[in-house]
Amino acid sequence: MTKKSPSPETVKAWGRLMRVSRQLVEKTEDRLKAAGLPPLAWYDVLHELAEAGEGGLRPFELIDRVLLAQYNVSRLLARLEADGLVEKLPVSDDGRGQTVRITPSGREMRRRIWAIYGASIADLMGDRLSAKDLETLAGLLARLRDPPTSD
Amino acid sequence: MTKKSPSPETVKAWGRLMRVSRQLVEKTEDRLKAAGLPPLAWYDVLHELAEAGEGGLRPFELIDRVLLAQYNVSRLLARLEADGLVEKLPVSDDGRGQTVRITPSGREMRRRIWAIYGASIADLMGDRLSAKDLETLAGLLARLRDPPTSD
DNA sequence: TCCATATAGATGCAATTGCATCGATAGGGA
DNA sequence: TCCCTATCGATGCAATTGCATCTATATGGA
Repeated sequence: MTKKSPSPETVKAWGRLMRVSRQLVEKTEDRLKAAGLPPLAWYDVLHELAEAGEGGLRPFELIDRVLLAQYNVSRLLARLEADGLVEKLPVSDDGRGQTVRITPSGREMRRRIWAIYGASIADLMGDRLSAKDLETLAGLLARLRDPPTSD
Repeated sequence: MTKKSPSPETVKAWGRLMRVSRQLVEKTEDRLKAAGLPPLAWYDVLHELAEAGEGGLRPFELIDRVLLAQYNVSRLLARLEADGLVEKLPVSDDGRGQTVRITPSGREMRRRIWAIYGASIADLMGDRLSAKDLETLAGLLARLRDPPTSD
């Protein structure tokens, strides 16, 4: 059986993507840490819950949105709840599940994280590429997404 | 004091980059796991050591190349050594340090990982973008790198 | 030479992650 | 109704990571 082998350009682009994405995450996490704020994953969850509004979200709905494993979502939610940033509500029509809703202090935390996170994004990406280049980049990345959606 | 805020296009491109890079890593790690092979980080180290040749590398030289923290490199090398994939040699002119060299079975492991990893790269990236698009992507990513090298 | 400081690498301990599995409810067919 | 299987979410335990610190050697200046 034959093995598929990537072209040199593919390997180069792959390497860049791996390295750059890790650098960007790392730098952003460092800034959050320096500001005494929780990690990016907390923001992701708070963001999704804020978008979802008062209805909240079921934990399993969070899984695909934040790209975390089920057990990680379960435990992250436990930490967020312990910190009073989200609340869990029993859901009437499914005795197994629950609905998770962001609290006011969760919204406040989200704002505080965004102050740093947004600045980091602007700094590391917005300041380095033109609007046109950003569109190009987003378009190319879209073609690598899991469900090869057109968008 | 004013907070810098990213443009919508910046946020969109950032989101794509975060999500896509994580998906690609995850899928690749899954394939390696399914093949009973060690994680990507092992490949990275073995690759750097293979490139370095017989002279090997000092652990601190690996740190920047593989983007791992010092203690992670230290422990990863311990695991690789335990598996006989690398060997540590005392270095004559610096009593604190050591030189790490890849062993034959380390090279063999590198080949085995590449069979899967390379196919994954081809599959997830090479098959989805043209050579021209790959160049464009690599070029855009280059501008986001840490030392904003021109390349 | 002697000391102060810097650098290389390892490690104890706590937190997080991964893996496997569990308990509980849903849902669907016989 | 009664199973059988699928889904939701949690959790015990092992592996890994992060953080702080440690030991040992190097280096440079007094």
